[in-house]
Amino acid sequence: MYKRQLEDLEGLDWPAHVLEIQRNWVGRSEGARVSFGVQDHAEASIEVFTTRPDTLYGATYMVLAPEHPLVEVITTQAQQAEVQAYVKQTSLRTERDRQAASAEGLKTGVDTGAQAVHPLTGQPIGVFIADYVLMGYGTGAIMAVPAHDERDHAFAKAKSLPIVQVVAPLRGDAVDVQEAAFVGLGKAVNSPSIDGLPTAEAKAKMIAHLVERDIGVGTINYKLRDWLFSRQRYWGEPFPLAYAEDGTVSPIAESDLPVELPKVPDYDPSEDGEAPLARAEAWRELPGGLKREVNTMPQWAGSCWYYLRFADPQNADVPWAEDIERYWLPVDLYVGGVEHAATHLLYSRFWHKVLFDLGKVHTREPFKRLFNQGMILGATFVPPDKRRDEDGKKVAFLPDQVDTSEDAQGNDVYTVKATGEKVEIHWDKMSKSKGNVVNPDEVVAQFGADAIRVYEMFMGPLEQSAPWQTTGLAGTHRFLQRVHRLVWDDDGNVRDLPSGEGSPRQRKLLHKTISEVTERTDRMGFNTAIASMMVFVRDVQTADEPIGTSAAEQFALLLAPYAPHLAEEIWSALGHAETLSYEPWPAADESLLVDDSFMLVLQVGGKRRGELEVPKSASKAELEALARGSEVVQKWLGDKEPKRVIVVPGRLVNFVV
RNA sequence: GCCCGGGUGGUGAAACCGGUAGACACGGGGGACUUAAAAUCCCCUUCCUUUGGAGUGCGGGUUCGAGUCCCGCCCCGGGCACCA
Repeated sequence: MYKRQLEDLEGLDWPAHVLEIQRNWVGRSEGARVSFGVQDHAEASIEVFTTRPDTLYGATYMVLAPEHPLVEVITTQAQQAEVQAYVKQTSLRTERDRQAASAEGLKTGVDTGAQAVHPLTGQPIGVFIADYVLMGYGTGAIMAVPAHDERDHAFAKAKSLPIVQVVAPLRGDAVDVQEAAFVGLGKAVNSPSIDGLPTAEAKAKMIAHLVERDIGVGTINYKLRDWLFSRQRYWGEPFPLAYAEDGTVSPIAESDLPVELPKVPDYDPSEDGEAPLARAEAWRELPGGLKREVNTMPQWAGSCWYYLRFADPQNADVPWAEDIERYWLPVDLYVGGVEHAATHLLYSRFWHKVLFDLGKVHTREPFKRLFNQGMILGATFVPPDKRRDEDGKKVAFLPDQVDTSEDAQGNDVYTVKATGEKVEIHWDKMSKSKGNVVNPDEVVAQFGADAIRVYEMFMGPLEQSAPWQTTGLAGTHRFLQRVHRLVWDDDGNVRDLPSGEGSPRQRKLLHKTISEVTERTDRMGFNTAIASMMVFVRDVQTADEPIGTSAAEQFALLLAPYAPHLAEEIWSALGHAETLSYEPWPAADESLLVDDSFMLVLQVGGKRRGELEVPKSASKAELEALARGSEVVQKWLGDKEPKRVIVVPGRLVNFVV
């Protein structure tokens, strides 16, 4: 499953960095598993995972995670107390604590007193426990090679353990592994069976050797991020589970499903700290002394498969019908934020694969194409010294506390109204705690839902984060008002518009606009699609030729995805009783898209010196002749003969001098 | 530390396959209309020492021609991180 989780990423049309994040999380690593015996415990063996089997001869001690089951078994009498204390201490520290301390290179741990047996040399080596080894990864135990691993090196230094070099650089100076670990690739040394081999070959030969002697095996290790599937809050699907007095768990009978959320007096945790559902006491009690589980599922319980239910939302018998799944799935385009790259998207893919194996869905992957839209950023203003207040919070001001002006160079300058202090503008993800949020309800009330929608699409490429600027919104609002005035007069009456697509000039522009908006919408270049509509509107309005009815209809259809309310209003004003939603998308008349002339750029010596309107049908030779004859070229070329002439039809002529 | 993005006017940005850098907007300046204002409309708006020159983070390179391609840096944003 892990393997497929990784391999199936290949065929997906997803942003590269999301694929990268997923690969990180699946965390494939190649290496070997090796068994170490333990002295005086013939029954026990310590399994380790290593990506560097070639360094096996350099293993001078071993480390178990404090939670490792063998810790109890092998710890010697003399070390019992110390080991137990350490295990207890780590269990009390939070994950965050453990990682923060380690980030500073601090390595703690204690000796179990036990001796492991090196599988190749037969030498005894010490066994420690330390919290830098994680129970959740690999086997929860490592062979420590302090000469070639920084973490092991730090630990060995702290505990004065031997450091033995088994890899040397291929070229360059010798390294001193007593000083610092050498983690790079090189050639094996001090390793009888593989001496002199470069790392890659040394690994392969060592694995073969381990297999032969039956003490290890080559393996590939994966991990899947552990995501807690239980929450102590009200809003979430209840688990269909019940507990008996003795703690045994049983499922709720299928006939009693689904388990619905009960009414509770309030949504806070119960007095004795149990989840909110514990407050629904009557609901909790079941016949036979059984008690319901009161934790609920997390949000992602639903997000892992909601796209399937969305295909068949009214079905009361099954989650989704097979033929409907076959018709709608997989999801063609999934627009969502990058914040879901590691968790939601990893787990919904995982569930989908389980469903695929069960034959419940017909594709291996749920989302064919993924698109990450950017965030809208909000402004805060910070003093240049980035000072903090008494509570240690960064000092920041909000837009309404700040004046904007321009300096002599035209750069924006921000000053705090109350104090006159100069501050710098800072764009961040909008968040309540920062206070840099914009309330969409207020914006909608002032400018309308269409204006905010168009503005958000106009701000820049969809995948890019962009700063929220209310003045920019006013601009799109003005655009929509201009559109409105094409169809209604100042008194709010629908204009008496001529039929058809307007003058030949207007008609040509209309079809150019249809073509551009279609192409740009298609490749999600929404900001440029809007720009193209702006050009159309400005031109029609400036030319003072009223827009033709048919042109207005087609324009309304183009506008509909961007400003649906206004588009429907126009559609209705033009005499349609039904919504435009079921109308076909307008088609551009290709014959109107071609011009019979174009502006030829004239270059001399690679520099643009002028332009010339020329017929589109002109041949290369004709273009050169036309360019050569032009005044600008005459002037810049003088009596020199160009070394070469580059003619790019439809674009330019360049005289190389 | 490793891995991804990204640096273009005062601001958000555009530029398809290497072919007019700055479309479309915001802001600013000027004008028209108005008793006046708002609204609306029009013009100008990269910079400079202007017969012209420079310019897409910096330094090189390839090319007739580079925002776009190549090499080396700098800066910003994001992700991951005792993963053995």
